[in-house]
Amino acid sequence: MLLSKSCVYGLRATLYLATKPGGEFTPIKKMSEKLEISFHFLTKILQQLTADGMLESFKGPNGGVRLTKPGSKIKLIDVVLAIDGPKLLTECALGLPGCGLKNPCPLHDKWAETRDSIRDMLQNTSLSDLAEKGEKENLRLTEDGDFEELLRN
Amino acid sequence: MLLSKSCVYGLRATLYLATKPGGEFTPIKKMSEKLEISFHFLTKILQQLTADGMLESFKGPNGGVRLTKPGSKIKLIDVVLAIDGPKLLTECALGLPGCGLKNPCPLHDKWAETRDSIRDMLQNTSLSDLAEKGEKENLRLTEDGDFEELLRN
DNA sequence: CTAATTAGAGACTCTTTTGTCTTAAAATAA
DNA sequence: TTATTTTAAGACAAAAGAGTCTCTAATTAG
Ligand code: FES
Ligand code: FES
Repeated sequence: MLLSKSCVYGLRATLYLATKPGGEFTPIKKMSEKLEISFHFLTKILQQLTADGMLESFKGPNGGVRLTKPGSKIKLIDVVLAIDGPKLLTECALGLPGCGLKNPCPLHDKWAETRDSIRDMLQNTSLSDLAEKGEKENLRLTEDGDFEELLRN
Repeated sequence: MLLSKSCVYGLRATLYLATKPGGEFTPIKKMSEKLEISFHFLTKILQQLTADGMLESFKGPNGGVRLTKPGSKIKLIDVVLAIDGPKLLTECALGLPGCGLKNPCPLHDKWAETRDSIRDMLQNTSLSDLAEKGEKENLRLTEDGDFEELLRN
């Protein structure tokens, strides 16, 4: 799999937060229900993003989490790096240590090219891009749901 | 990680076999030493490829495994599909079931594009392509080795 | 102040992946 | 035939990933 489950959950969660006005905190409990992700597991993942500075949290009634920057400023790559780390974009496709031009494997050139296209996609796509597209086309962020349902309430 | 460890080992092993003349069997023990992969683990992986029909095996002295087709006819995608299955090329980037045009997620279009470039790379590269490149440029298939060393003996 | 609500932290379990080991079966060589 | 070499098969263990649960700390509402 390209991205870990944690990373995918993190993406869906931050994408959901990107649909919210900046000021308000969204409780993780609500997010976990909307996104159909285990509450405790999602909590752990969002804690990483909070520690990373991408989210800020607030305890108590009316508490929750929110993005620290507008969704247009957060690229998918930021979430991926915060959760899965840089391995996807730095490791040798054949698993050899020290991928790079000094000591390449036979697949290096082709993999470097492919990897660049993955990186470009993640770098050129912001949370807002996806949120807007999702809203405009009423796309899903869960197995059966749609965007309208996600935004309701 | 893009490919599982098993898959990467399978690629390195078949790539090594592609450097051999077609007729002869190479013992897995020797491959495991050349490639610095655990013998028993490599055996299990190559058994999958044998079951899949990509390799044939022969027991006893002078036994081993060999490719059933010339390396120029085996594409990387064949090895990947045999070991990791089609998930990489069919699954939703956000982990939702049933990736496809009928019910896409907001990332679908961009991911489909990126996925195509991964698939194209795997489909357009044969074991021989890599073996020839490796030999010409004396590249490595292990942490510290080089191709010349691989071919010796 | 007290009760309720929320995130934080960490122990714990379950599953999958990765890796090891032992025994059996096939083939050869002497 | 007997010993040796090799793959086949499968049990087993270790590590990593995924998911659950409990308790604590902060904050607010009443
Ligand atoms: S060294 Fe293998 S992909 Fe770079
Ligand atoms: S539905 Fe998500 S990538 Fe296709």
